[in-house]
Amino acid sequence: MTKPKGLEALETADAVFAALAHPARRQILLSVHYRGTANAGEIARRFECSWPTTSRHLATLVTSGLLNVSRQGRTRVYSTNADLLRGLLAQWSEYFE
Amino acid sequence: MTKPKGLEALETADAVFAALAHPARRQILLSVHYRGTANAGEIARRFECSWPTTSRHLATLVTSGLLNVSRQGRTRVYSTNADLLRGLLAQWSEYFE
DNA sequence: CCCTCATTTAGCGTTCTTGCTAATTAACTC
DNA sequence: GAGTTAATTAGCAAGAACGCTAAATGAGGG
Repeated sequence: MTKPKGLEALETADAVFAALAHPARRQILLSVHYRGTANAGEIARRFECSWPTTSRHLATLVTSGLLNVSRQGRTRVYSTNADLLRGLLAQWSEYFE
Repeated sequence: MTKPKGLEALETADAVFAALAHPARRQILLSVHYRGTANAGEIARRFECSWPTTSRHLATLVTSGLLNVSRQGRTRVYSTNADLLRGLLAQWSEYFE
């Protein structure tokens, strides 16, 4: 990690904005953040679309950096990377303040 | 406009997030905001992609509410609707504060 | 009017996204 | 190991997004 924080944010902004573009992913993100943590099954059951579809949304969110995931036995526990989102929101708030 | 401000924001969030998903549109948005106002030609010349492509990005931004447009003779003048974006950013900042 | 300049609309091919079902991997339990 | 549960990966069809070029619109100037 030799790059400055701001530059990194710019580079990841693309993935983050793309991840936020889908309503289901925003809902998942808010849901996980509200609950603190959640495993894939809890999330999948809560949403209308099929489990694999939810699974892909989760993968997109993880790739973007908005979600962290860790394996606990055969379940995977997701939590939000609130700092990343807060950073991006703060950056854009500055642009438009 | 009988709806409360918050509800409206939720309804338009979809279009706004979708509009922000494309890097060219984010760049256009920042560019217009930085300049204050800009007409389509100024914007199109500044970007690599073709004028019609830029024109469609502009239309997307206008539809989302992020850009305002007004005709001045044969040019169209764009400006940012900073309030809309600020409102959405503030809303999401609250969610993740 | 005709010409030009500013911009959009039409139309098309390519690529990306999203949804599904079916098959697969991985871990725990007996 | 056989079975069960958790979750992903594979593969495909439908639709949307994005880029382009060419054609159309619309306003202003001679």
